Amino acid sequence: MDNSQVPTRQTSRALNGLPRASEAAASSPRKHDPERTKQDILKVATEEFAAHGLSGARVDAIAERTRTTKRMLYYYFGSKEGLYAAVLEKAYGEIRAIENKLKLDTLEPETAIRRLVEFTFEYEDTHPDFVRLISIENIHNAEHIAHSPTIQDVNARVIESLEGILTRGRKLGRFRARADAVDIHFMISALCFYRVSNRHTFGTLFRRDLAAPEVRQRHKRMIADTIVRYLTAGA
Amino acid sequence: MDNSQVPTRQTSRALNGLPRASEAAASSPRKHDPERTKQDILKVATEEFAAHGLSGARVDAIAERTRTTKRMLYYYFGSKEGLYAAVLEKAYGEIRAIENKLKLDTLEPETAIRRLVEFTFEYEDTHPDFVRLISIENIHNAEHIAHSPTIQDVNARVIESLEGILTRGRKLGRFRARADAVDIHFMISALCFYRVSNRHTFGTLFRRDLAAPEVRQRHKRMIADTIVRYLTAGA
Amino acid sequence: MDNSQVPTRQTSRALNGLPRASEAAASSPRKHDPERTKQDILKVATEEFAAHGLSGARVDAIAERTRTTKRMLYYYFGSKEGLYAAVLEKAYGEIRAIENKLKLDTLEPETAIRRLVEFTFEYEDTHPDFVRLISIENIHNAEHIAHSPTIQDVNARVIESLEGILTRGRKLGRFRARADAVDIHFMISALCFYRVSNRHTFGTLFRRDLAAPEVRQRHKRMIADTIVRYLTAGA
Amino acid sequence: MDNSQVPTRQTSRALNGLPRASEAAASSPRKHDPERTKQDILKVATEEFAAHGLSGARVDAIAERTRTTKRMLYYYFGSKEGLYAAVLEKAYGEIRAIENKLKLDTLEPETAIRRLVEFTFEYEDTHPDFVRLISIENIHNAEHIAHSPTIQDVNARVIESLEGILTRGRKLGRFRARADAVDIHFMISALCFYRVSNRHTFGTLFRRDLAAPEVRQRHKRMIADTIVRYLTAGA
DNA sequence: AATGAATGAGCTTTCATTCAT
DNA sequence: AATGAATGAAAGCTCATTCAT
Repeated sequence: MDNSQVPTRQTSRALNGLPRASEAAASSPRKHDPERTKQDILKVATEEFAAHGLSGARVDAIAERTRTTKRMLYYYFGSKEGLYAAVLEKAYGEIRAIENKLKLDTLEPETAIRRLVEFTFEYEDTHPDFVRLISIENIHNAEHIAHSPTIQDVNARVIESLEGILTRGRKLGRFRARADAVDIHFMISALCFYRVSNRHTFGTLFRRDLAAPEVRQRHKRMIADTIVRYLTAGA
Repeated sequence: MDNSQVPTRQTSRALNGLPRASEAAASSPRKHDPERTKQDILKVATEEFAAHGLSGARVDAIAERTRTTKRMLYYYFGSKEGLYAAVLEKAYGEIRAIENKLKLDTLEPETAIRRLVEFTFEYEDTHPDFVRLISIENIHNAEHIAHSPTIQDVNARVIESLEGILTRGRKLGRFRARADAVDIHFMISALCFYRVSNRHTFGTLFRRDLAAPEVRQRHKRMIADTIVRYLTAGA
Repeated sequence: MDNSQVPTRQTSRALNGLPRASEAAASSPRKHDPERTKQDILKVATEEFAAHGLSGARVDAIAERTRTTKRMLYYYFGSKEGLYAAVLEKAYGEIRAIENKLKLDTLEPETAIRRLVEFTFEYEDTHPDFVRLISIENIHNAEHIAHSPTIQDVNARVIESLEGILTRGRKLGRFRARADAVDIHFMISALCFYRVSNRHTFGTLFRRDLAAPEVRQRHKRMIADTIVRYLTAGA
Repeated sequence: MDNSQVPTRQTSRALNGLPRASEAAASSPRKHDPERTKQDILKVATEEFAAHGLSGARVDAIAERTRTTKRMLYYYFGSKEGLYAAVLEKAYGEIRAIENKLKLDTLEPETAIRRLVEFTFEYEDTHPDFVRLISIENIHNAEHIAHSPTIQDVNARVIESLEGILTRGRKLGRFRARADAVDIHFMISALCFYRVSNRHTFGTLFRRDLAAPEVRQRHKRMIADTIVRYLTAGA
């Protein structure tokens, strides 16, 4: 998705596994490594689709930035839409993979909420391409994720997790009785997502750079406060 | 989107031409009514751009649904991007026109906030094309609104208005000291906008229809509560 | 269709109408002459489709041999199939145009039959592309002519004409009572068509060149004799 | 098309390989049965080439309907054209195999002619794919059968046979002196072949279904009558 | 001021085939 | 002998735009 700090799979493998300088090295699984090629295509495609949208992205442009050819892209993904769907699937898979490691059930309810907000905030703020892809998918009426069962159940987890926190908070008398997990998730998402998705129009219209460090810090706290206050207010 | 009175860039030119009453006023089923034709094009273009995005919309498709030809579209708007920019300008103009009539300064601070939230909520909920256009413009890094001074100052108003409310609230000891107008506007916008912009992915992933009447009502109150509680909490 | 002796429309016009050597000559309907361009495309397309079949013909190849571009081909004919259908329509139109001038009703029945056989024989023998196009269309189950009403009624004429001859022959006691016009047309067609359509396999398998002058003469007479004898035998 | 006993070019190779009884004869649901696989491919290929022509047929489509993969098709037949040539060879082989069993030399001349006409008529009427393949091969200028010696001598037989009948007829004073065997074969072929090859255009243009039982019967007799009358007329 | 006709450039996809074991 | 994976080349078509009056 966003390539800032995480070394991509192929880079690490190339660096670690094959110290021999010669590219034409003999018996190594280099030339035909479907998985590697697919990941390469997906990475480039993610950037192109995020940058220009589904219709705006060019298959030629994606292929050119790849180590393979346009033909391979069709070989592996069938069509431009198939590739786009694969990109979405991968993007959702990545956020889930991290989300699952949060161990929110071990924390105190309020802390857990703050932790979840902070994670969401950080992830979306540092993965603008993920946010853009979701905006794009909404322009296309979520037709592609609708056909991907993988994506569907990936997201069930976060609701279960949040439900656990709210229940504990309620039992401890810390949270208001009627807060609904999906609604709370909606608010957290909305506040974190919009910061990134609407960064450009917001920045232009109100001359405020939402990516600026001080705004970032203030907003992260503000959002967490907002959610927590909403949850605790009636309690 | 409703095209009532907002002057577009081209309008001024058309206005200058109007004095020649003869051709313009007389015959009822006027064959050449530039303003009418332009509004017709804009209406169709709004729908097409909102539906398919900037790259996804087809000039041919827009022209076909119009009373004129593709050629006229270029005659009046210069290019596909020019037309898209005009569509954005008109869309922003419309929301401002209504926003300006809210008279929030006559209301009690808390009521004014609730009123503003409700207006934003209602407008975005009932104008999904407006929301989609802004999402699309963000995908294109807000490059088009950046070049439209009209759009820029349109939005300054809402901040001034909000600033007034917050100041009054602060003076009356109702609102916390440090609440910033742009930040508050950001939160209101985020919560109302995301409901519409991300309706499809949200609906698909969490099987909850954000457009359903009962969800609408709950969310409208929840968002207003959230904002008010955040503002009043520290006071 | 077959370009041996008939000067094509554009050639003659160019030779006669525009003696001025300069191609950039001022005010003449040269550069944008849709009809001329269309005929140019049709001529080339006829040759390419006849040579390689519907699937075998290449749009690029057709365009290259044309004074215009591939784009224009789509502009005028919509699709490769549309162009192919137009080619068929033109081909059928040409044979009909000549057939209508035969004035068979003025001749004695037997002479009329011989005249019709000879015309069919000569036309198909000198227009192998017409024959090939019809073979090709049969491979495609006549799907394209089925959708062209023009082609349909073009061919009704020959049957009417033949019916007239047969009726007269019957009344004069020259032809057998029960000969059916469509059946007779079928036999004439079959014998003349197959000579051209199956020329290559026949030539290869039996080492006989059906296009050779002496075979041509013998076959022309043989076919006429065959038909006439069949018609007169029972009389 | 029925693949009973005709040896194809590849068969000889397969025959040489067979002596190794072990692998070949034993296990019933044999995984590797080259001959069976080849016949399977040929059957499917015959249908696809007959249906869509040489250029129109798709290697992928053929492979998909086969028990093997596309790769095997290349393994056994070298190329699309190689497969097409093998299909033609098989098709011609089949009609010859039957033709050779007719024993026309035992019949009275006129009866022999009628028998030959009827056989040709029946075979082509019931094997439209054979007829289509020959039409297709003619579109390709018979380039493929030209390179197949097998096909060449296959067809010599029918001429010899016909020559025998004509000679006997002549000697008995039943047939005209100068009738040429190849010419007579041409007429029989033309009338029987065209009924099938041009069935679609003919049916569309003259609204007559040449495959209808009553037309079939009438035409079979008409063609036999026509040929016989032509042969006996001058005698 | 208004427009019908024409178009260059580039799009996504598919084709038969070969690589590499 | 047999095969799964990979592919270069080109195909048909569509895009936003401009020409020419």
